[in-house]
Amino acid sequence: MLLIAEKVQECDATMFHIGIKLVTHKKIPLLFVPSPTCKTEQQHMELSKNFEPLALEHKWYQHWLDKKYFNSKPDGRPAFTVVIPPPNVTGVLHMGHTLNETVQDILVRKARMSGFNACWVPGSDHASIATEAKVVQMLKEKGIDKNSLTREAFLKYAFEWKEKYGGIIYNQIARLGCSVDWSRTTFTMDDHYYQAVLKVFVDLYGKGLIYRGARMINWDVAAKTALSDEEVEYKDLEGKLYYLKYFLADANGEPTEDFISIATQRPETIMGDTAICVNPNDDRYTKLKGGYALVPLINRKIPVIFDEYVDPAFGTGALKVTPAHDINDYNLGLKHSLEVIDTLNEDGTLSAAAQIYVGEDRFAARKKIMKELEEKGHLLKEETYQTRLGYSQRTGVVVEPRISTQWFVKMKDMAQPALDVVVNGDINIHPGDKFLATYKYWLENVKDWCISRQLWWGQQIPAWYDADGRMVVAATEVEAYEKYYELTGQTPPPPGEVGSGLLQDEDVLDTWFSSWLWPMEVFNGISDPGNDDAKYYYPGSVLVTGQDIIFFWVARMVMAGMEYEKQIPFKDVYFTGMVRDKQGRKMSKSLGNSPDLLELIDKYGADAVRFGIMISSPAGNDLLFDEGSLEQGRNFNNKMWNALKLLKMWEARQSAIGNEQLAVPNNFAIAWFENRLSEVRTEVDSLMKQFRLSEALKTIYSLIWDDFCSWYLEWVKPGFEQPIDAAIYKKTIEFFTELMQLLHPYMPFVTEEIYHLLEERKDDLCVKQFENIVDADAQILGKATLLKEVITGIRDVRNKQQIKPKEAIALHIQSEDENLYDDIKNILAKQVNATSISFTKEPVPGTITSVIGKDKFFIETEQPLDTGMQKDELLKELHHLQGFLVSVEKKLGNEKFVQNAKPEVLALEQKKKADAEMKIKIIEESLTAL
RNA sequence: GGGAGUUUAGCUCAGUUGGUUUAGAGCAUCUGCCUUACAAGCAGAGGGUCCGCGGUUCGAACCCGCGAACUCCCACCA
Repeated sequence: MLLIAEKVQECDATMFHIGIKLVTHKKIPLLFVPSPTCKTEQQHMELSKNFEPLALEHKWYQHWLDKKYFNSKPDGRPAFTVVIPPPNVTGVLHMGHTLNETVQDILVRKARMSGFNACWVPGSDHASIATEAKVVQMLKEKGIDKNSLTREAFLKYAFEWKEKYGGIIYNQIARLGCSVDWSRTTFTMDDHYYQAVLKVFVDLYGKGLIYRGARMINWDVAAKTALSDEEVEYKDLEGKLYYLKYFLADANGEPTEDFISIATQRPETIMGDTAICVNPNDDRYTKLKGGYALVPLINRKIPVIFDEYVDPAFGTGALKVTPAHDINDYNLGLKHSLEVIDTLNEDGTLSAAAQIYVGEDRFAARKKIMKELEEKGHLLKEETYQTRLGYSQRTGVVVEPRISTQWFVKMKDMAQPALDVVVNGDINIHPGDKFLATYKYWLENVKDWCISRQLWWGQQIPAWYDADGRMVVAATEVEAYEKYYELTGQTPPPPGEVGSGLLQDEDVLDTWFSSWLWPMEVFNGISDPGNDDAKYYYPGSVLVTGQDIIFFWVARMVMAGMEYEKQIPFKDVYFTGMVRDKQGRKMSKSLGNSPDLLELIDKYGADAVRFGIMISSPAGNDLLFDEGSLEQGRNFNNKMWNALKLLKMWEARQSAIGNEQLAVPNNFAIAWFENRLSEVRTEVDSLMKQFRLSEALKTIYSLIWDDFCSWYLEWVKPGFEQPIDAAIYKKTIEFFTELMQLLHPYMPFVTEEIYHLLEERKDDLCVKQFENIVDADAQILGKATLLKEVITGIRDVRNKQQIKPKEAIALHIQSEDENLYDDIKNILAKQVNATSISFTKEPVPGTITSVIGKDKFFIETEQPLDTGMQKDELLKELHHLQGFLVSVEKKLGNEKFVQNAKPEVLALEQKKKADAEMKIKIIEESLTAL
């Protein structure tokens, strides 16, 4: 006890930080010394009152690393490959990650213990937008404006930032006990990874799958920068809808008396109008075919076009088309070859193209334009209108939609194979088909993927332009010049000299354009195709991730895998749910409801955290995080710890200690537990194969707590200060060992510790291979169930009759099969505190009667009987049985049921009836006797 | 607006092609226990209009229809 307590004192969180930080450098100093196989220390150590996780978590993690158990190299065994969904390099692990990593570790550890060469690759994602935003913020706090820096200077800051904060997540992964191969740690901006991303870009461009096109982006007029969708916050508010008269033009372009009315929220954009669009099926407008209208205030002539895109029921059924300021309008413009007139400057003021109010702010201009429209008789009416406006998260200004040139990946051809492999079952999505529909829907309706981002942190797009806008795409600058000279027919400069005149695209690639290569490139599968690792480890076994990135990431990894390896990237996909707080709210920083993982581990221990998050985590469903379940995990640790203490007490108190083989006495407890263990192992295996990890854990939890601790240990427990049979003791150690092995994937630390404390061992539980499962004997299991029912039933009677636990009873059994009790009599007597058990052919007067199964039990006590209460109990039971019997008889009396039901169902109902009738008879007899 | 999902005990969830004793577990609750491994424990117990209505069926928590509530994703429209 002292030993452990002392070590806990000196083992604070900082120490772990230091220890694990060095992990990323692939060399870990041994900070915590006790050798796990040091027998003398452990054997003579008094075990602490409660389980103390902190010190030994570090000890064992260090030990596993020292033994290189997590390091994987290709060998003759089958591979079990898992690639971690790389967390953002700047972040900390939130509870969602904790769930993901725990699930992966359980699968990986289980595989490692089942004959697989398990390889779990850790890493992190450069997360372009999220990280750049953080670095910009950090610089701002230092008083540095990003716009004042060169690209190179900014990237230097960004890499410094990454070095400083990137290790945090690795530490957290280690503290959770994750069995990742640290020597394979990969970052999505590692050199080889960067090259791989460019290689794929160049390749897809060459195949015609990457193109440049227009896209509406969110423009921040204050910061003069593009925003990602994530950086736009929408607010619902009341807007105004203005109904304007657009006068129609005659053949000479002169205004007529006729007009068409148009509804708009943004009158300041009318100068960018290049058409009026109406639905071809809208009778009101058919006469306008081939006609023209005039843009108010500037009187520019624009055509009336017809397109089914327009909803005749909305507004006036006529739409002004402003291709520069609305993506739908832009597409209409493309379709109908309309001119694009951009009437706004980068800073949100009106541009020269607007002709009027040039240089004025968009909102000031709106007011003036409305005034002028009203004065000139263009305003028909105003309407309030519920609308949503986007605001910049960074500057708070209203976001301006803006057309810009971006890079796109054509998705349609790549989507088909990715759809096929999931539909035909090559890739299995868990749980069930819940997400299959979503996956299918998205791929069937897939849109081209915009992969350029107006940022600096990320892989810079490998496209080069000359002053005339001519472009080449190449992985390196040198290659770019080669291609350029080839393209233009210019003479290349002499060897050794770089050309000039080309500028690289300023933008970087979307983060997902690097992460979609993750399952391949962590093994250098793109940068060095066909290498030994890639051949051995690809395709992976399982991908564990959140359902929220099914499109962003999962579907695209499948596409990339099919494109570059002609193979699926993983065989199974397991989607975890979202972690919410107790009230069902999303965990977020602003709500402050996201707990700190390291604090939780410090408070409860890593095993308890893993337990807590898994026990309430049905596959694919959201998980309501409640610290109560961590407490349950901590209590579970304690329970096992105390069972260990009990065994340590027995260890010193063995009788008949022989050296060699010990004959196990004919002991029902042992026979039962052996079979129970087989039964549960089969069950757990099947559950885990179906990825029902939460249920498997519940099953193991109940096996250990209920079956092993509450039943088995009590059954074999010797009397006070009595010795235990050495053979039974040995068997019990074996059982406990097997239980620890079964639980190890879920709770690695406590199980490894107990494994070594139970006996002196040369090996470690972490890599101990599971034995084959033998079939369980159903008869023994059935008998144990009966025994438990009898014990519980008699204890219930004792409780209800308020017989004190210490007060012994005498038990009389009336049974048609007395032999049944031969090998369980002693256990029964001990468990219900009976001094004697005898058999009887008829009711014993002056006793309490209880009917359990087919047998009657007469409980004899020294205490006076409460016959009234006993009668009530029996009547209650009788009532229930009679009700039940009625329902069964009703069923059996139904001719159609008898005709249609399957024979086994019919037989079952008949058995139910017979059983109920017999029990009723027994109870009625007992009542008479009272 | 389009799509997907959820609804079973106070809470979180199981319930596997419709029939295994008039619905199961964990947590919480209640009762009794300071029983020499464990009070972070032990022994028991109580607790349900299976969201509502209708239908199919001999039989429905499960299948079908209508409705309600909640959640998520996608698209956002003059």
